Amino acid sequence: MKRAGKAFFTENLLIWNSEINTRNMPWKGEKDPYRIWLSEIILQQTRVEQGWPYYERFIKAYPTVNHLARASDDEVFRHWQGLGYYNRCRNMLAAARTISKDYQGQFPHTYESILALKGVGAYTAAAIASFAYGLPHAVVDGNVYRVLARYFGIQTPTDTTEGKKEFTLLAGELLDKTQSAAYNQAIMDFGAVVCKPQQPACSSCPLSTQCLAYQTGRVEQLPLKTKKIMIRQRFFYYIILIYNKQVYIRKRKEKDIWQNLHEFILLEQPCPVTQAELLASEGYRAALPGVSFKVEGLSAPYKQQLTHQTIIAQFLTLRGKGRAPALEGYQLVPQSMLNDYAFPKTITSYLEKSALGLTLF
DNA sequence: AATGCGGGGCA
DNA sequence: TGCCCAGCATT
Repeated sequence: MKRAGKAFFTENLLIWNSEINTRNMPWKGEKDPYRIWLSEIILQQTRVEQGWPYYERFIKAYPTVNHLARASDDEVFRHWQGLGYYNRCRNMLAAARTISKDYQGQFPHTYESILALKGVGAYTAAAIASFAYGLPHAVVDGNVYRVLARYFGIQTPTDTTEGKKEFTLLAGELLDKTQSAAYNQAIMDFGAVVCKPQQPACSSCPLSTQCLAYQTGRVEQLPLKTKKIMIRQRFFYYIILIYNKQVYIRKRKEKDIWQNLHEFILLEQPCPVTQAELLASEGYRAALPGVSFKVEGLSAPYKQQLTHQTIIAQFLTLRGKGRAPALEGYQLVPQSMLNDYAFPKTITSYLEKSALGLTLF
């Protein structure tokens, strides 16, 4: 691929990194592949500021990959609670156990063997390979797409097969193979600090004289993306059925959002319904056949915006009468034990706001 | 090639 | 509100 200014780009990016870049993060300069891997998993599609405290907590709770591999699923999910994209947590655990068993706790040393780990894709494998072992693999993440699309004026959408191929090839050509760790760290820091998504610091950018987007007034338009996602609305009605300071919960197993997190008795409806309609619904009769109770109240709607759907949740508190029935798929747990289970943000928000554990029991 | 998967921060 | 974030797995 013939493009102007490649040598200028790499040279001046590295100068910026050594002379101007002051960005600091707990995992920066880290050589322990376990710690690098952990940070990269946490940071997938996640802002540094959001992932930072999670990283600190995970390192403290699990100092080595063997500690993590030995931990129970539920305990690790509790540490992950609130971070989102929960399959990352499941894959992370699977990878930790692979490393602990198949590799005797020694992190794999080649790009291909790192890439084979669960939850590790091209980006994460390149990051670990370069940061931990100095291997010559260029990272391609959201920062890299943005920096390269602007500097080289590339109009190929980044969310296409062609785009991924084109940007990956270019990134590999730009990499300084004698210092791949420094180069990879530099381009991501540069994208985060200078060539930001909004309000990039072009006036102080050392690459602006050769930046095609800057020179042609297209900085705000690049990089390009094609797909626009359809956002679906879902209406969740959670029944909080209480018997003597105990409440029914279950772990979400189905292939859907919040897999492996816990929830109360869920009645999902295709459209908004009133309390009376809910109690007369078919879903209610199926979930709670013949249960006798007193209605405590229906909460206000809790709205949560996910990437592909909007969850509108309401919580209906019922105080059961008589003996607590066994409900298929649900377990009855004391209110005081709720902190031992991982819940989605919508539910923890409700629990905090309603002070369920303080007043209702 | 297209889709699904969280949660938070920002203009 | 819409966009983006140290992406990946699945279909």
